[in-house]
Amino acid sequence: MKRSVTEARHGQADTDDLPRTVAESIYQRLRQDILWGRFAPGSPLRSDDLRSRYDVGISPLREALTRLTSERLVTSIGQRGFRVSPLTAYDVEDTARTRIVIEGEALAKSIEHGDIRWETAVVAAFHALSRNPVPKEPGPAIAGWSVCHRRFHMALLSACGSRWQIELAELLFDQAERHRLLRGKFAPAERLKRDTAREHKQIFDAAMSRDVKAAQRALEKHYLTTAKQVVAVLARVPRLVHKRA
Amino acid sequence: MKRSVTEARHGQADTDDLPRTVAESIYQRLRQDILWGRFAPGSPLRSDDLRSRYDVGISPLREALTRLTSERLVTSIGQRGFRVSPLTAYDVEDTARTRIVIEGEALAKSIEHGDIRWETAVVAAFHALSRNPVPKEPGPAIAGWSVCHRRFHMALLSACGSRWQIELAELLFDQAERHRLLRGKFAPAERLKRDTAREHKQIFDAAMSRDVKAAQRALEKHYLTTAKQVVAVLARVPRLVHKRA
DNA sequence: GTTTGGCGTTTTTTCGAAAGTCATCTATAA
DNA sequence: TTATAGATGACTTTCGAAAAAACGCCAAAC
Repeated sequence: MKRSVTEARHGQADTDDLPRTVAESIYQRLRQDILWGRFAPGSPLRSDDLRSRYDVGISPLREALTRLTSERLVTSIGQRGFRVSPLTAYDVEDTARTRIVIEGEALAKSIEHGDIRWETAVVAAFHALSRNPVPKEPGPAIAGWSVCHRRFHMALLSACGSRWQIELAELLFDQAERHRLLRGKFAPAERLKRDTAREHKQIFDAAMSRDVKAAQRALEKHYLTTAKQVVAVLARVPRLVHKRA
Repeated sequence: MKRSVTEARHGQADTDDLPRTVAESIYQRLRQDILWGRFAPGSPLRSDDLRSRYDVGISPLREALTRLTSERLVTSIGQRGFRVSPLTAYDVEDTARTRIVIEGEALAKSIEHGDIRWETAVVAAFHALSRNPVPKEPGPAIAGWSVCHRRFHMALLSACGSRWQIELAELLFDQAERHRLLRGKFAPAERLKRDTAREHKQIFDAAMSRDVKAAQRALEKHYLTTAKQVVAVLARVPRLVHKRA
């Protein structure tokens, strides 16, 4: 089930994916910067700016941008370059809906087929997440939590037996991560109105007691609540939904 | 709902996506050639070979390959170049399973929410598909049928309201297309053992009579049957699952 | 007043060469 | 014989500049 160090597909950075090429590392940095909102949604990504910002040539830059375009974090228009994908309330809601479909199924299969190793991995991931305080605002501090958060959600699905479903879940996780982080950046207070840890515990408990329906319900609620909050922030911060930065 | 001509995302070629850049057109050609099995699964894609084959420079070539890698039609290993993704029975089955999850849900939503325009589009697509004979073997002749086939399946989902689900369905459709075409290439007889037109009609009828469960069942059976046939061919033609070509 | 057509400027896209990496083969030493 | 080190060749990746396309501005025409 594990991927070797060398056979690093485009897919996702698992644990040990140290970048072997400039294109790879620039891809990760650019992606991080978009996810964390260092470029606003809709802002243009001009090659010369990026070239001096990251101190690389054009070729690996374009390669990174092309990859990000496939992941829909970046939008490209024929001879008119790249920009950070704009963000609409519809995108946020649609992402949540689609995650619920895919992860709902994958979670069910995981709960049905998961063995002791799976349980152990989920317990470990949940523990790490619980001990990691939810940070108040974006920045380097959030990186640690983000990793734990991702690991927890992915651990839940890891026994589903479907590689495609896992990869699509990862793809959508990143979309949602951008949404979350923009909420955090523009409305840090919003986050506090909510007990994320409790929501995670509900999912965890249901999964561990092998209650498929309850786990799906808890997961669905978790995602819909986040989406609702993000949409509310979007409505209050209109510049997020427009083009220029 | 419609995308304008200029705002051509990476996503998919809808109707009018005429290539504006070399990278775009090389992407489409390369993709076609992989889908149609002109490069065997696992065979290396060397830049110089491709450069002379398609008569383009390296930059647009790499861009196309990078895109195809994101779509998992191509696999890349850092510093060791690109190759056509190998194909395993697991991939074929997993693709089918995942399609069933995503399209099952999208089809249900389409049937629930689809209005007259949706019905009309589905009827039109089904008619076009019915009038197009299923070709005996791959080659230019199959292109027309493939387009109709794709249009029909996508029309079914078009009223689901979820852009993500539609795009993921398209992504997986192309995976399955590669599987189908390899079956056709190595075991043309297999295709004849089966009444594809009848399967499509069953899906169509169920959808038009707004019977969600029946439509889902028919769709599921359609995909599983194809997958089973492809897996059988894979077992009989072992060179398809290995690396070199 | 609105549209049309030049014409620099800015930006993207593409090219071919240079630099870098990996795999293989051979020579040498243990 | 087996293992190690170095050299060779094939191929990938990266760079910077040239080519191509879009943009913005301003004047002329309708």
